[in-house]
Amino acid sequence: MAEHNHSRDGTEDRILDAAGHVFAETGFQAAKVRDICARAGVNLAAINYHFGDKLGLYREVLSYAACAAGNAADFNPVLPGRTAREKLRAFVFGLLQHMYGEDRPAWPVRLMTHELVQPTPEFDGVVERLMRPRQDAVRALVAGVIGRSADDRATRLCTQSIFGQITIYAHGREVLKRLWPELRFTAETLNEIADHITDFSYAALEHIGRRHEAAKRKPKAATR
Amino acid sequence: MAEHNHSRDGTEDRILDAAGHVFAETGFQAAKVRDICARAGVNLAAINYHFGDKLGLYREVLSYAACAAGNAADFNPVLPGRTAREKLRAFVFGLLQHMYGEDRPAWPVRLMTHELVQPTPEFDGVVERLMRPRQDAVRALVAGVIGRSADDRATRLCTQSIFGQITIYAHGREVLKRLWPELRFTAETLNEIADHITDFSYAALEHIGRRHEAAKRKPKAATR
DNA sequence: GACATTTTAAAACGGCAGTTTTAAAATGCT
DNA sequence: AGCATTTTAAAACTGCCGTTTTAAAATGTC
Repeated sequence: MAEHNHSRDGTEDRILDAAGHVFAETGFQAAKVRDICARAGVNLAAINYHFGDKLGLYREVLSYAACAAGNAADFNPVLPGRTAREKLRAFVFGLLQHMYGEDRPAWPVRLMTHELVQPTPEFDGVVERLMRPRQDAVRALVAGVIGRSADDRATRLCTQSIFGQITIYAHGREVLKRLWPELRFTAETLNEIADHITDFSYAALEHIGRRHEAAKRKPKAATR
Repeated sequence: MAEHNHSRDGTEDRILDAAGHVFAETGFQAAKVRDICARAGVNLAAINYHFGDKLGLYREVLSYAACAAGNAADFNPVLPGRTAREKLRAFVFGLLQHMYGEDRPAWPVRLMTHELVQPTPEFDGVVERLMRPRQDAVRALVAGVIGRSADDRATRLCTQSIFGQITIYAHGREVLKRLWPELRFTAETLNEIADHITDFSYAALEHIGRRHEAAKRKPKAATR
């Protein structure tokens, strides 16, 4: 009956937590089972006893991270907000907060970064459960603002632009450390970045929407 | 005297080429010396004979990639163009072409992706020689458009936004494969993406510039 | 208290992979 | 031709690391 307390203490939980950090640092392949055990303060045999093998442990860690980083109550792609602009801002801030928030552990994002560069077989599931819903939400939002369908090329490109702006703080991490070392991800900064991305993107979307309107009115002129 | 023909043939060159591909696929750690030798069609001992050890080879590959991917004549952060908009478009297209162009080998970018996630000691040099000049060029350009200094926070955020839009096609590679599988990086598509990013960003920059102007005129009103 | 489950300890197994070695053959240079 | 350099071949060395094993101790659980 004392099985589902996801907090601390239990040997399995200590291993999961340690594994999360170690896997996130170096990726699956380079991570050493002995390091994980040392960090968790458990015996070397414990991993095989509880998770079968290293990959079994990794699977658990991934789903643990995807759960703690995904459809949890703290982030939901279906967002409130009356205007489209408010919805965009809510989405952007939510994702930023979710990925870089100070209160949040940084390792799940790092783990994803490794998956992105060198996907394990589990990656497909992660994309479907985590990324696709977000993409779809943003595509629908963008489509509404620029007045095109959700699978229009322009809609997709705009969606790419928005996600690119958000995720570069994860992917460009090591570059930022060197080219903008003063940057810290405080709560203030997160709001500042969210404001910026919203301003930047919404102005762009409105512009693209207007251009599309104008092109519809006098379709004889060259679009380019 | 027959030392500096950077083309093909020579054993060292064949090793470098093969190593580029293998390192780019799996990253430094996971890459196997035996695979590289097999691919290059050379003896196992050849790597140690010519490059000392695996890391020595990697260093050569990196500088080879950075050279073939950096300040070569085909891409230069100091770009032509009369208007700021033309300069932006030239920069964006140049970098896109440089990173994703069909005529270009894809492995240097993949290699960089690995470095970004798990930097080797060589990474600092790469950042200084490749990334910083580009950053500076864009910062200067952005600063001019929005009417702020090059090290202003708004300028930096805008620069992040622009690079985020360009690099997501590399970092989001595996996600794109799954969420937008039809996308191909033909010459046409590259132009389309360059047009999009330029439109998107320039509209945003102008908007931010205007907002800044307005804020300067009546500074009593809250900026937010 | 009896019992199953969990955890520890230390050692060893087994395979993978970077490196080295040795000897021979090929190649290039003057 | 003679010599140094390069390349090959196959085998062995070496360390790392995931995994297993064995036996003992700790921790529940009824």
